[in-house]
Amino acid sequence: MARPSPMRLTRPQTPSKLRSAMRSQLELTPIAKGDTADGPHYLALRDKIARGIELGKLAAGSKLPSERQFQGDSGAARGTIREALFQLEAEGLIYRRDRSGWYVSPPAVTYNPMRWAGFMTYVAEQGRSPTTETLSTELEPAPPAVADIFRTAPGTPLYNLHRRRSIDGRAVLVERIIVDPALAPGLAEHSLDGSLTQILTGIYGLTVVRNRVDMRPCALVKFAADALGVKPGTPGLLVVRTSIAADGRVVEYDQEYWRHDAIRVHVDLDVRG
Amino acid sequence: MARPSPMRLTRPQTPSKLRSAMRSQLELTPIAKGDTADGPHYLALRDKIARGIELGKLAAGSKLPSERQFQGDSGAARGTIREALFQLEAEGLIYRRDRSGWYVSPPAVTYNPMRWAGFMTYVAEQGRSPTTETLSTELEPAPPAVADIFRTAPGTPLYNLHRRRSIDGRAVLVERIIVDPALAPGLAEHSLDGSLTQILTGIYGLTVVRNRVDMRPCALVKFAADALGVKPGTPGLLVVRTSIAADGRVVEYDQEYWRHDAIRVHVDLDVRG
DNA sequence: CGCCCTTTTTGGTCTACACCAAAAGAGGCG
DNA sequence: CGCCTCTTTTGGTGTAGACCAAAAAGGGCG
Repeated sequence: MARPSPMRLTRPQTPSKLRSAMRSQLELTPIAKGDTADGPHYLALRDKIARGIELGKLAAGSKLPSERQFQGDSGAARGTIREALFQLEAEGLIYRRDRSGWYVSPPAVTYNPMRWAGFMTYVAEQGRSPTTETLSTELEPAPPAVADIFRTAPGTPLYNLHRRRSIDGRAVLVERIIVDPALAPGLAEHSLDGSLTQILTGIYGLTVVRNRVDMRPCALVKFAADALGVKPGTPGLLVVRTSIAADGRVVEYDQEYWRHDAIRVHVDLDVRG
Repeated sequence: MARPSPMRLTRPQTPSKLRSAMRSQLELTPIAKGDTADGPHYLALRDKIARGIELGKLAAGSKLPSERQFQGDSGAARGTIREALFQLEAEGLIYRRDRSGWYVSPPAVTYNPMRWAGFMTYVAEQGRSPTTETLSTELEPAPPAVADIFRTAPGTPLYNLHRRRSIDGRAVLVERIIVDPALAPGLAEHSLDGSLTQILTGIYGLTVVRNRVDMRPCALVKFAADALGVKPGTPGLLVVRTSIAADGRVVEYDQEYWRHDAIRVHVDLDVRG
């Protein structure tokens, strides 16, 4: 785990660039005391950038100066600059595109697991532009854990859809859906780059009467991180949905790995008992 | 942002220590391909430690070797070691106690926002030991945003409870609860180190008929991070609950900041329309 | 035993540098 | 104009070393 270190010069600085200064539409943090304590340097820098975003100097989607640019401006080491950027990334204020740069995050969409309206519907409702890519569609034998969920025999072939969904051109989630061909024969022949919900309801007449949703904050594992173009370990949200029909059969089993800054979950429900 | 750098020697290495090697009870990650690609060094180290935890060489709650110890063992620079540890932290496998060390995370508790059972109840149900500390109880005038939620006039005095809750002695969430004294007069006179739910139901006869829950992954802001003893920016989950009585009045408005590795949300619901 | 004080250990922060691979940009060419 | 190639820029990773403050451990003392 050691490596040689021959001589070499540092790269020159980026020339100054013109940057947009439009309005931002950032959401307010909930009722909480301000946090402007000036402890470590990286937090001070974080505050400075955050202020810039909140004050609208940097529009959603616009590019931040490069790390080396920040370095020249602030005099801090690159490690410190990056620490500040990671902080902002964890807060959902900014995100990065590998070897391209850091960008201001667009607002998150609200997701209501109670409504069985699909991604396409509720993203569009919020004035954003949803797209879906099907990465793969395979008929795979069910491993024991999956067979158990579908109440079928292990080894039964089930559809495995692998999809990536984007909002305004930015990949926000990668999902793996499992559907039983017994309920939706020939599913793979349809275009799955749209609403699966619509196909299952409209074409196969499958009505979902129960929805089971599991959520937990997680780090994006390698396969999800790669598909979303982020570094493995980036915080995310894992949403596992199981849709159940009137006869108790599982219509759809879905694992969604979301970018943590792209989603906000809202549940509104009656309490019984 | 510059600092002087006089001469000084490095500290000596930690002497080797005896470490426990009991069984661990880690949860399985959901159905996903393995991720054992050996790209960067820090990921290789991450895999090594993760394997140790999963194989049960390190029990939940036990202490990992110190960073400098890892350094000596692996020959990598401390920065690289830390990168691997951050990774595991983001995944919820380990956590740190400031200037004390890194520890293996205990399993997360499952939280069901549909049941209006309080923290004390469901944590106990899962065989864990819940505790609550009241950090402050104040009667504060409602700012406009809060007054709007309670459908009252801005400036109306409302109870502001600040509590910290722990599982098996480890602080997992800090919350801020707002209650209208009109519904629960003299609330502050009761011991709030237990179940608030029980007090509101048992003593004040308040029945909750609707629950509105908002969740979103977030970074822990300073006040929450301080209360939980973590670094600001650590990933967390913000859960905002609004409990509504039959007459439509808001019984309780609650903002909970959770450690991301301590919670797992489960919703099971009927779908209408 | 419990309390206080000192020393050691440990993570937290920071600097300075270096090399790499992917992305983006700049030209050249058909 | 589109396609290809070469160069520059940018983040990703890694090393080596240093200082700091909080936590933990140890020791002395009443």
